[in-house]
Amino acid sequence: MANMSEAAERPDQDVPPFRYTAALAGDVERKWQDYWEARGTFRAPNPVGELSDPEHPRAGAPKMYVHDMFPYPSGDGLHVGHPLGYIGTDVYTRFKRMAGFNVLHPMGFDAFGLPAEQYAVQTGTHPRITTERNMVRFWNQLRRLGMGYDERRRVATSEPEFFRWTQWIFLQIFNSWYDADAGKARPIEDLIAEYAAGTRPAPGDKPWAAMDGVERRALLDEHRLAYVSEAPVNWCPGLGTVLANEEVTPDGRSERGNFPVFKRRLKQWMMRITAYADRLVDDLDVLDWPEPVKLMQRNWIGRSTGAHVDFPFETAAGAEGEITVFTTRPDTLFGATYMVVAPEHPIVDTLTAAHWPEGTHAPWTGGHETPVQAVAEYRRAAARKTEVERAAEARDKTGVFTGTYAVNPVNGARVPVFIADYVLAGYGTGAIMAVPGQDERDWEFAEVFELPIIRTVRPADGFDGKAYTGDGPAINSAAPDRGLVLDGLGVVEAKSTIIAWLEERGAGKGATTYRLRDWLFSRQRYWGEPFPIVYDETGMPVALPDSMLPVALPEVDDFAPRTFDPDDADSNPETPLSRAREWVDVELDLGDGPKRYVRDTNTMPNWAGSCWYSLRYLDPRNDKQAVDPENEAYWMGPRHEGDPGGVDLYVGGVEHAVLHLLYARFWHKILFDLGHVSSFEPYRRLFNQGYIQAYAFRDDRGMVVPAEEVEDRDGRWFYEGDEVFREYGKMGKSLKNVVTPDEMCEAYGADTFRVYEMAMGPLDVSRPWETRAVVGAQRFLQRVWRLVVDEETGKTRVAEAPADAATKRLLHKVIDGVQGDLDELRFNTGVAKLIELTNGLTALGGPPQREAVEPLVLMTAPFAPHVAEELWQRLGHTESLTYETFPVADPALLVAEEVTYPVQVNGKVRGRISVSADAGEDDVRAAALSEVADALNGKDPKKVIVVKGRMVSVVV
RNA sequence: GGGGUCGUAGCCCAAUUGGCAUGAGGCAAACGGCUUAGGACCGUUUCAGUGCGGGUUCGAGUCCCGCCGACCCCA
Repeated sequence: MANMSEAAERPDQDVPPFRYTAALAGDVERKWQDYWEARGTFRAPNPVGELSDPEHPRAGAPKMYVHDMFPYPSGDGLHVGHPLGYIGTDVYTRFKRMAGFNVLHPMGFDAFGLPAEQYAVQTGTHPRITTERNMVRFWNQLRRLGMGYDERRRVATSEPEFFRWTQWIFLQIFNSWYDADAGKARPIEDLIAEYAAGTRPAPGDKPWAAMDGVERRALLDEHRLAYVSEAPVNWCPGLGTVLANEEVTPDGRSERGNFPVFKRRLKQWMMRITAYADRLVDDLDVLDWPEPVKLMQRNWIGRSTGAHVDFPFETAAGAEGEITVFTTRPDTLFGATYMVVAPEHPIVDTLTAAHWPEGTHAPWTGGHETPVQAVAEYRRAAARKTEVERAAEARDKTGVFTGTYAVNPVNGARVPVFIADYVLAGYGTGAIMAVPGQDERDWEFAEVFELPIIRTVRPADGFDGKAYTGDGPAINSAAPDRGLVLDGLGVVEAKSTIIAWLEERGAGKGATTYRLRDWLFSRQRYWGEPFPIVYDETGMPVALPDSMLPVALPEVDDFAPRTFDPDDADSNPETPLSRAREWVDVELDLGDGPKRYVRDTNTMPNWAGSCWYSLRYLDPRNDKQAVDPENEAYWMGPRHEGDPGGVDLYVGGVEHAVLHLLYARFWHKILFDLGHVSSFEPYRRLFNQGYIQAYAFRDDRGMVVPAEEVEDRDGRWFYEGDEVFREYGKMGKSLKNVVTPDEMCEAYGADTFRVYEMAMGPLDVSRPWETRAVVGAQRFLQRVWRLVVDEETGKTRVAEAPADAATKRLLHKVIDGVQGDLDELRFNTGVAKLIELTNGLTALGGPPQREAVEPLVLMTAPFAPHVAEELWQRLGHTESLTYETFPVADPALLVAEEVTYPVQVNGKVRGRISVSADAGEDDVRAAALSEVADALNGKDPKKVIVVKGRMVSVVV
């Protein structure tokens, strides 16, 4: 303690007056931030509209569109982990600007969201107030880091000017249908026209012409890409809202709040993303994305090919029908020894017999007197579990027999039909044929219920497991009297043979299914986009015309949806908007004269705005269109045939690998189909930045102690004298390990902070934060500063004489390397090379040559823009270096005069030779052999390998 | 359980994609210089043979196989 106060009392009296300290860095940084803002330095010109500017130095230049995943402006502000990607894109775009591109680098806010609403519920403060306050704070934090954003393009999804177009896009989707023949979305008017003209017959018995208005609307509503559905959804009483599948955890609880989630049939908005499943899978191939992300999307969509097969049945009561199943293994049909239908399947009522058939196996009954009782009891139990619980508990096989048998179409065998909760109503057809011989879950079920098991694929030699899922020749799979023999065929051949047979017999059909479901698009919340939809007396949705957009949120007293006992599965959603009665009940003239309507009281999910914000950045002030097509074509349009177009570089965390990126691709494709955009993918190139995490410390009671005050003593840690224990995790209040960029700017300066974050490792790798290592970045900038500025006098010290040959060589090697590193986002190695050059110039002693130090300053600029601008100015330049040309390496100086070859004998380095760079291979070989003559010991080399410019390898 | 990513000095990371680990760079540590002193100065030094075991190759941190460990996605 004594030392600390002593240090505090003694100012840095001997620090030279013009040293690059945190205080000086702060002055420089404020100066240049003001300069950039006053001049609009980072504004990028559009081809047309309000933001066009033919005078701009980059107008008409090749374009480069880069942005980060925009943040939700939380009340906690930024910690040092957040800006990692932001700094990365800022470095990259500053470099690209210097390399001659017209660079668009915007930033905005994903401003609708739950925290502001929850805060509003607690305090009564309107979410808009909190959100705006937080956005100002975020923006100031980003400004302090020197981000080169085009500030005119800052958007927030919660602003009416923005969500007016979110609503417009919703209406585009609502007013479209997917034409499966054309493979694309088309306006609903086209469908109406085709029905009216009779070129497309209306499905069902009734012709279009015979339908009344309500029937026609009902038919059209079934085809819209956004539709209201009464489907099983995830109802979370504790939150008072429904949730998307993705927002439910594996143990069947809400991701937010950890409340139980129940399957309920409720009326909700859905988006027909399944119509795009194939294109969403196929187009991944043309994207420059990390493979793991592509794989996650493929798995999420889960395309599988197989067949639908119909199993006819007749119940004891005389009802006849068919149970349709989907299977990826139609080749195993001969091994289908029983069937399972999901407990909720509507056909269960028909299938359930009044009495157990003669001789029913006791375990099948569940101990009940009748199938009716058994089924009712089983259904009750299943309804209490979530879908995810059911899948998770599926290892304990349960189920009951319905009392009905179906007929296997390939061999006429009678197969018992069960209900069991390992089959989910929403998956496939909600019914399966069970093939225990080739399916593990079916095998387990068959063991529990003592059902027959027939192998129809011969297992590989040495296989001693139960179900065999591998490839092999078909066995026990022949019905010659029916013209079907699969025996001996491999899985693939057997599949195509049986599908052909099924189709010919009308007993089934080849089919492709998807794991992907339609997207549940409504939430019972306040702080989100209202739907531009009203309902008339029919209860059917009516789109509002463009002229009535935006539909603004009503002012309400209570922002919370009504919540319920978290376990009350029978409760019903009651939305915050539904309580604003005067807003909900409106009189509008929608073309039929003034009529009463009821507004939709849901709001859109948080993903809506982020589905298309990349487009709005392009034309943020356009009040006629979401984006002018000309601006979209310039910034995002395809560059050649087959090119998807899209943002040139999109940087964000891998946690958005599926949801956000899948939804955004889906919306973008709809807009493409409808002709609103020229790109068919939103993000041409995706990059996942890593996370910066931090150590946290707990004492022996398990209490978290402030990480900042922990002392490191030889690998053990102490807090107030007591040993504490280290763990590693996200930065956050609860772990008391938050470090903010503001603290770093205060203690070191923004440039130092930027350089440190870029230098500490590759952008895509997660790493621990270490404040004490930041000083290394500061020392580097201090040395660069000292090269140009005399620390005692503040005068610029630079020599005009030419640099010596070695310095030139080093300089151009570094230029070449840094250029490549920046192009490939290898910022860590780029910084290392700049440090190498700086150390080289420092070691020369006296003032550095201008021809060496100016390129150094320019190359440092993307990383540390403020200090670079300051040095550039002190070197005598009057303009910002933002649009200076990035240094270009002289190829002549990249070629070494001499090359040193290591010489290996049998893989071990035995000597080195130095030859001129243009020496021929024979000369190198001769020199190498004489160098290692001793090691060869007179033996003749069996083989000599000369790798030009690399090494020589001798084999004896 | 299935799929994926990754293991290099005390720590963060390089290694031209199969070609020299006398490690590019940084932190920490130690020593020296300047200094009354200190270090956010200058310089020097110490520290690994690449998680483990096989294989392919003239040559493996890099490719293949099997383990161990960490993280992510899906169950």
